[in-house]
Amino acid sequence: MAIQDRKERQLAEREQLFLSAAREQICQDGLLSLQMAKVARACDYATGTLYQHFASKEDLLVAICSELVDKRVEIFNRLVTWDAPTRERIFGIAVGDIIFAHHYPEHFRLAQFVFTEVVWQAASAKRRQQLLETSKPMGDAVQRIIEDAVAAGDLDPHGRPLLEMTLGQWTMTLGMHNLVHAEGVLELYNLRDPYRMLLRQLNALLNGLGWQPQQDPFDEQALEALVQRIQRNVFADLCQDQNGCKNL
Amino acid sequence: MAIQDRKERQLAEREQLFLSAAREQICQDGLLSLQMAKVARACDYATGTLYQHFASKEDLLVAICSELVDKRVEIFNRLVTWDAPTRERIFGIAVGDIIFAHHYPEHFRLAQFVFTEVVWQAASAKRRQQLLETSKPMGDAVQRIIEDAVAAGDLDPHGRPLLEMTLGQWTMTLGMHNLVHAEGVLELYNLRDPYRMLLRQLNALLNGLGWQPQQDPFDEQALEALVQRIQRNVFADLCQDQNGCKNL
DNA sequence: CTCATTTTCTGAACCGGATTCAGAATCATT
DNA sequence: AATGATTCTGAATCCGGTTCAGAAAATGAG
Repeated sequence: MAIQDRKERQLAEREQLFLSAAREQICQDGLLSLQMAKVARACDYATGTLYQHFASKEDLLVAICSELVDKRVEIFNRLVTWDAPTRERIFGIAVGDIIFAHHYPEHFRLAQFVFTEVVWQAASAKRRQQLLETSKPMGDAVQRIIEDAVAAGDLDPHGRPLLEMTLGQWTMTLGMHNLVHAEGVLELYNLRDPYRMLLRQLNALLNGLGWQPQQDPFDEQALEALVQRIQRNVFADLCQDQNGCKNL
Repeated sequence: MAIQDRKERQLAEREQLFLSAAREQICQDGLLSLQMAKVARACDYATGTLYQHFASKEDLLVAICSELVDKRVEIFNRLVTWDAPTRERIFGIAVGDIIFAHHYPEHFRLAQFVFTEVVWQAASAKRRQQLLETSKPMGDAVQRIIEDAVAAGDLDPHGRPLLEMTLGQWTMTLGMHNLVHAEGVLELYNLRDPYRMLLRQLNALLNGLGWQPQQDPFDEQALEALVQRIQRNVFADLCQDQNGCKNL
């Protein structure tokens, strides 16, 4: 029945409306001042209507996070299909995450929050399972890169799994993003170029993976060139506007 | 006047009482279910009394965090005065953090939370400054190790600053700790020995610092031996009890 | 020891924000 | 147009942090 379709469409639209209003509020005033009533009001609906879409505030946050994971998966997949030497593709994952962090700052901050015990604990077992499931595609993407590399013969199949690199990279990116957004920290540590520093560290991580034959880490110049190349070839659409990847 | 002294002592004692009750509640039921009234009740005081010590819940959390930073500084300092080759001492910082995470899990989780935007944003500018100041001694400790290393001629004075390693190590440890405490994550990624993995990654980081002459990373065996040695020589007092460093 | 004064403690009251739900409004169908 | 089903509404409820007027305890002078 067509009517049913329309209703579903409207429902989905409104859900998006709520989600983006919530995101906007988070960007604007921070996670702390996100209020259900405000979100509803911003969309010209009553509080109760919002609660028909999301059973709780936590639920809303988790929904935003799911979007986040989807976007991140999309970014991962670009690297998987990118035609380049394996090491560069792997490094690209890290660069992708940084670009992602630039483009969806509220998402990244939220991920930090949601995967932190605070929300994690609040979430029901079922919800947790859901969140974990969502990240499966990301693992698959990484798996595919591993297989390619082993097939190409330039990664030791018995070496330390690439997964370690990925997790390490992820935690470091989250952590760095955290530092960048904590007012005063960069100054205290006199960190002028946090993302560059992150890249250098990732370079060290990458190099420990067990390449065959063993390879030197990228030097500063190679690193710079690589980042440029990745931005141009893989994330061209994201990196054109002025608030894009400038500080990268 | 002696009476004044006694009063101050009692005040300090009660403050400790409140702090440890709060810590216990956090350990028990998580950060989310920490309630001011419960903390007060657990100590047989009324809510208002608790508020004479801490102006707000946030204030209480920050106080717990300050303790945390002190403890961490203490751990750092052990490494600074430990007599061992520079590389081992630096690696020791990482091991120290992991041991610290084992021994004060609630502290570490809290640090994650406090330095996260959520609390950070809520804290007043003055409070933020305070928190940052507290971490100064830690930076000093690291600085001293750098100087020792450069003086001993085994670290390139123009190389990448050790600080980078420290920050990277910190963010990774926080992140890993996070993963370890997020139910289901370890299983999903089939991570059997997360802290070992962390150490391997830190090893890679450490190796990128610019040693003179260039050195190979520790291999698995050397790593294991090193961890044992650090536990025995530097953290003997922390590592004896049964719930100590077992899973390290 | 008693009383006045100061200090400390108490918990009921207040307040903001998440959540609920009884009724109002809208929609679909006959 | 009437009726029943669905959706929307926002006032009411609940919960937990915070406050503050008064109760209780401590102090010190007489």
